[in-house]
Amino acid sequence: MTGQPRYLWVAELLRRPILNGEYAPGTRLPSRSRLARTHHVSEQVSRHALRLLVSEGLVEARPGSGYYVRPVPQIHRFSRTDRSSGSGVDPLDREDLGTLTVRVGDLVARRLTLRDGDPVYRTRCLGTANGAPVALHTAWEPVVLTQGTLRTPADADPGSGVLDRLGAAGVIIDRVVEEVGVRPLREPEASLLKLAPGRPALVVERTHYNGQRPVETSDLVGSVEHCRLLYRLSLARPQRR
Amino acid sequence: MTGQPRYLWVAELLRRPILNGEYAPGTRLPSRSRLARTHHVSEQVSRHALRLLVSEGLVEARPGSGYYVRPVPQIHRFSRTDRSSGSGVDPLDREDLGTLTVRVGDLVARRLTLRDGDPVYRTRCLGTANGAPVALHTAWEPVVLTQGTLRTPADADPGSGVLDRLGAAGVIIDRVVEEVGVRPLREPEASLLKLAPGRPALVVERTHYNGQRPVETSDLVGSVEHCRLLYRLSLARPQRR
DNA sequence: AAGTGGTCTAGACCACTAT
DNA sequence: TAGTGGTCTAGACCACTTA
Repeated sequence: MTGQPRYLWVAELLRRPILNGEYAPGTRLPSRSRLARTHHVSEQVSRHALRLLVSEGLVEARPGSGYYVRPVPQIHRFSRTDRSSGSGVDPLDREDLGTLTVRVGDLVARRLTLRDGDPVYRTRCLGTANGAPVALHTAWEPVVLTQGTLRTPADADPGSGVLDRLGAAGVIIDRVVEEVGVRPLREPEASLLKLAPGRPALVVERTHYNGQRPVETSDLVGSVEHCRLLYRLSLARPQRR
Repeated sequence: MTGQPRYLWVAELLRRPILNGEYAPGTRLPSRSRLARTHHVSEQVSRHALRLLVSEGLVEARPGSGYYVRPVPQIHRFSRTDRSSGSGVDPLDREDLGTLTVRVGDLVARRLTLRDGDPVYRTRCLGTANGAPVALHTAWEPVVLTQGTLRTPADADPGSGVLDRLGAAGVIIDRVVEEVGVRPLREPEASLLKLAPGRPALVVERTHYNGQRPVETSDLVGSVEHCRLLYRLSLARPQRR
């Protein structure tokens, strides 16, 4: 009872039955004042414990109502294989946010081996499920690639994939590199996804290549709770040695 | 000034210069009491703001000393391609934690299409950099696959990959499926990685297949700050339609 | 009207670090 | 020894939900 802070002790008392499935999702937890009374701690301690569980994603706070065991979130799997590469938000409903011509920033410039400030098309698209935003796809593509054709991101059918669109423009995509990580949400993303800035998000930085030349790059930003990535790889070559 | 809670306002005052690079990594921030005085808020508010920045990974608290802008963490990239599949912690130093024979739990049983309670080898391995743990790899493999041979995970050289080891035992791995997500750390993992339980971690659930038969599955659990996954896929087939 | 979560104040003690 | 972060107490007001 000594080394352990009390709010961790209270949190563990609640965490155990939640993880064991003894509290069904949707169950209302004791209120912070009731928790404080029954466990003989101050209200700040019970509050701290509950906020911890909220930050862990186990519990949801409904102001004015109570703390509830979170329903198991619906998980959306973004499928990747070595033979397809569609739009960024495949299993979801898409809400297209349009295409702009912008000057490329230095981070994206590096990914496309462009000069800082070169013009690119930036295309945004929101993946939603039951009307709720789940993932945000932002793609950048050099203007010079398709300028003057009807295959620019702005002109083409927004539902068509990059591979088809650029393929029709004579640019064959034969390689894709995806870098997966987690980072806090920044501002334009957070409000589009209706999440708080600073919350962690799963991020896929994907770059399509024609040989050694990068021709399109995009960020897929998805809420950590709802998004998973599924990579199906065939190990074609038999093992040597 | 009205709708916005004050601790968010204080946090934003500090977050901006950190993200803009105006505070160099390692810079000490004003202490919580100094922050409270200079911004005319209570100490709880400055504390709340600082804890928020800590939870976002921007700031590090050193008890007794102060709050410091976090040094940019060294990032380790776990490389995946469609022609290789080594041990789980490739770019790191490995610390082998041994192999046990255990009865499989239901989650892993499902991944290996075993019955709940069937015997499996469980092999653990810690990936470290500069002595600090970065990622934990836990692999499960049905005992029946290699029983009686010298190709069990317990007998073989721990440095050898699954593909080579099982290949030598006559089991050809030709497919791998990886599911990537983020979830809170659970207990045995958290202490091995020297992180707090409940903190989010990047998780790769990888399953190796021989045709339709899963022959080995593993979890790669890495700290969100230090780990990234790099998938290099070649889109061999030209596009049709 | 009562209860709830979100926020806030004004204190306090401890173990630790820095000097 | 002074300052620091971590934890804790005992209050309080507000907007909101619930009944």
